[in-house]
Amino acid sequence: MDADTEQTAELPKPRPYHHGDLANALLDAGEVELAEKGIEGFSLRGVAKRAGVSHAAPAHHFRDVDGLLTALAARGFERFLARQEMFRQKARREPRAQLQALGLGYVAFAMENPAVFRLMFGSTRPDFASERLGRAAQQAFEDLVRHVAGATGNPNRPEKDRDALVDVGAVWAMAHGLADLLVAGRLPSLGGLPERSRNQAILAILSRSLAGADHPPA
Amino acid sequence: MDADTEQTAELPKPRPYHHGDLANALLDAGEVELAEKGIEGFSLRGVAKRAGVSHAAPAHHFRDVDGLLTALAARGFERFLARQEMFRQKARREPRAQLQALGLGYVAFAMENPAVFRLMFGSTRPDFASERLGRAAQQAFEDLVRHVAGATGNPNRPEKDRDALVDVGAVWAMAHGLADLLVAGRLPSLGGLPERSRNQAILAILSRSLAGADHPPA
DNA sequence: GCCTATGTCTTGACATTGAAAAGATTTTGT
DNA sequence: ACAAAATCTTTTCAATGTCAAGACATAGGC
Repeated sequence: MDADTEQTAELPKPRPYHHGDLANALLDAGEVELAEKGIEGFSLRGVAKRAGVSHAAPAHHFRDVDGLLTALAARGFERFLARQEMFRQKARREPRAQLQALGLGYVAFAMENPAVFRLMFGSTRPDFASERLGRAAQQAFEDLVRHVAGATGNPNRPEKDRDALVDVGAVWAMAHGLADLLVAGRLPSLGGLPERSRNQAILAILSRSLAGADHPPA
Repeated sequence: MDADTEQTAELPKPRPYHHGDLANALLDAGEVELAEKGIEGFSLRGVAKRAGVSHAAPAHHFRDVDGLLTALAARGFERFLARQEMFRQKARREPRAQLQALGLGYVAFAMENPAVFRLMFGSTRPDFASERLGRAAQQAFEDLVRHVAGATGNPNRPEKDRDALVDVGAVWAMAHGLADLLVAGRLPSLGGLPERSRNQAILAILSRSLAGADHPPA
């Protein structure tokens, strides 16, 4: 018939012995597993089964479970950065609007990817000393520092300047706390709002993190 | 001699077949296990071993691991409330100072009990429908709502009033975000500060969560 | 074009863990 | 004193993460 080999005619995926790109397939499967079972129920064997390989296959690409979780967290931070970038592009180029967009992206990403968000910020398992994860997480922090500096006009780094530390800490804490509480379902009267009015409320909350930000700049 | 039974003189703990108060002993052991291994490494058998009982004993007092974790989270919330109460008693009775104390207690508790804090706010395993946990968590929320209302002068509930929702959300998000980031070690330039200046910075950050709070009331 | 070396994946095994079942021991209620 | 219930132990089982050994496939040297 139309089969190129004699016996694999009806099998949808004869799956050659070598998968081709198992590493990425495992990451995809891992995201699904994470979304369905959460971090607590995450199982390496489950991921392998989803990817259609044996339970020991992942070890050749990621050392162990924590290795896979580290890679998943890295991917998470990369998507996190991209999502924030999207929000920034839709916003006005004025510094304060850019910072608000960063915060909105922070919260939106968390609500869209609750399990990954918890892996990124609420778990001790990912190894932040890892190349890829460390770099992505660092860049997210640098983005934040830069946009806070732009909005406040204070160019100093938070490690050196007390005011900058308070600014960065306040902006980050507000966005992160809001995201974490929403993901945990601890603010149902906010999380249950229709998207439009919810975003309004989120913006109103976020804008409190900057001193004097309640008075719009013009 | 002084032994009330004939054979138990030299044995430090002959441990009668019935422990007496195993439930609380397991909670104590569970807190140690939690502090040492974290949620991710928490093991029911480990707790049983710490308490000196067989690995199946806990099941008679707490259904399963999640049952024990639920009880630990409940205990956590009760200590959380007590810690906040301590901070409030040391503060001025003026509403805004009381709210600040609540926030300081929030952050202090988190830093003093990182693993329990993560169990309380960052895990899906505790069952908040449980009597004891649900009540304690609810009371923490009510305390927050009440003190925010006192500080803003708006007596409406956040479920009904948009302004109240923004106020409660902002105050909670700021305290929670700060606590969570500090526990995760994500703000080393703040967490590494000596206690005195650290608390100053924390207060400066927390006070941004209320509109117009940067201008001290007198 | 073979043929080894390396990388990729599978199978099998083992230790650890949570949970269930059944038995042993103690306390409680009558 | 006796039965019932509560407490705890031992045994067993399934699921999981990890390791070791082997099967298979691809690549590079000759």
